[in-house]
Amino acid sequence: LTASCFGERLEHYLPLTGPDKAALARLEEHQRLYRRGMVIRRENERAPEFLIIRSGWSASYVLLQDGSRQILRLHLTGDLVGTSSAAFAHATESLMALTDVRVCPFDRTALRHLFEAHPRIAALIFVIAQAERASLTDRLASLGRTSAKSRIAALLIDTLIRLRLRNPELGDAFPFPLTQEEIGDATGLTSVHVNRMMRALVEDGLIARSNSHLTIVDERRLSEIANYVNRHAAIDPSWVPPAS
Amino acid sequence: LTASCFGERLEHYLPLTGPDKAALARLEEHQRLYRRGMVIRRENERAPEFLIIRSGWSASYVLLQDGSRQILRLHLTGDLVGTSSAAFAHATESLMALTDVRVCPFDRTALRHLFEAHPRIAALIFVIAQAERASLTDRLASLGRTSAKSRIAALLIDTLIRLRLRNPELGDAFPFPLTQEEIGDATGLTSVHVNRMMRALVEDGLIARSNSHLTIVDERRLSEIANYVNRHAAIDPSWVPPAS
DNA sequence: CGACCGTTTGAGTGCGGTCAAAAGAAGTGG
DNA sequence: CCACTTCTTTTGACCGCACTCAAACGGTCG
Repeated sequence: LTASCFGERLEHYLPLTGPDKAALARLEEHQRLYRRGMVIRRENERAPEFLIIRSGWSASYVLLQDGSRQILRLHLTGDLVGTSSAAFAHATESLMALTDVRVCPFDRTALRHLFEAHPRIAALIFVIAQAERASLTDRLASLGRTSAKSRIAALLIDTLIRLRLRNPELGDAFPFPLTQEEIGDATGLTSVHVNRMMRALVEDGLIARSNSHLTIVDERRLSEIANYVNRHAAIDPSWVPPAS
Repeated sequence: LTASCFGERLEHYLPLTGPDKAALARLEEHQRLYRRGMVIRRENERAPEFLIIRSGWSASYVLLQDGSRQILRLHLTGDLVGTSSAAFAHATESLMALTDVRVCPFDRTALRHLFEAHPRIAALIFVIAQAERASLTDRLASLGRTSAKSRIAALLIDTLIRLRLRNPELGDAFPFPLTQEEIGDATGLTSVHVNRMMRALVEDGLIARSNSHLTIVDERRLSEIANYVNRHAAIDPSWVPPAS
């Protein structure tokens, strides 16, 4: 029985019983590997599966008519991705590997089984999905109403906080595999302007960079200019059904 | 027993049985009224309830440090709003009435009951939530990667399509109660620029306006410049548990 | 009729985009 | 190990979309 990466994540919020854990472990029985740069899923392809990220970084994105790309979300270890498969038979967004990644796919019928036999897990998945939704709305406000510098700051801070969720000993430095082009696609900017703003953040003493690692030098000030709110700290799943 | 507005919506996708319908009707037992302009829910307030919009237009939004506002989503009749209450005890977004509205609140414990006793409904709510998520990502791409004119076009088209879901006889004209300031807050623009772009859309023969009604003159061309994809048409909830 | 709110219009500005080129980095194959 | 390609970062000059500020106009409701 493989240990469950996603189950571990859920247990951050609530304890799970044996049968629930076993059901979660079954979701990660199969594993696939993708090399950096590979497309894991393409928009409009049939996509009846959800994916659990077991390791590595990936990003979901859409391509527009004019060829430009919008990165919708960065996905890190333990994330559940492709949740739109719950509503659509064909993918609404593409998914690519930003580093080498291991993913565990599971079918929509497995989700049905969770709703039927493991309401506590189904409810927890709903909780996680709503937390993800809040992240999306934060990003919407970031793109709609803040400056280039703020948007980049928000991306960096949020990434650090999310990495810390899995790895509490993580200090202020972390590997950051995105190119400036990719940062631009995530923040709605051009790579040229991303470059200028990143250098400005360095000059302001807010961050530091070396090879592909990033250090958050002044987390408080960076959070301020990013308008950052740590949603993860406020998650409250107290309403979910008790362990069966 | 009040008829269920939300249940009606769910039946667009899948048939429901008596017990499921009864459970849904119970969600709309209580009703509150809000006048145009009133704040229904304020960010950071305790918010243990979900809301079903029974009639009228409302909008969820966040306010930023500098006083600017980002409208996250327009909510129409039959929408389930405040779903972030599933993950957070305090509201992550505010909600205001754009017209007079009637809303039916129900508690998080009611959701627990659905997950325990009505897995089909719980799963359908998950489906709807994922469809909403797709709408949010569409908006994210719209704000991040398209021009002012596109963003406004996307807002108008999407609104028309959503109104048609409830009212298939709706032609190309509909009441549109948003001020240009509000359109700007939804699209990440200033009201001044919204005005200029709306007039441009009129001049291009794409839309027409009179008092507070809006007519989509050339739906195809407007959809094109909006990069619009009709997600609602593609919803596929075939995986949800069968009626119990 | 006057107050208020929303729309419209104009003039000027600036943030972020575009285009282009050079300098580094990182693979890749001989 | 080096020559070569390719990708990424950096820099500069210029441009234009959308913002700002300001004022006039129009509708609506006391």
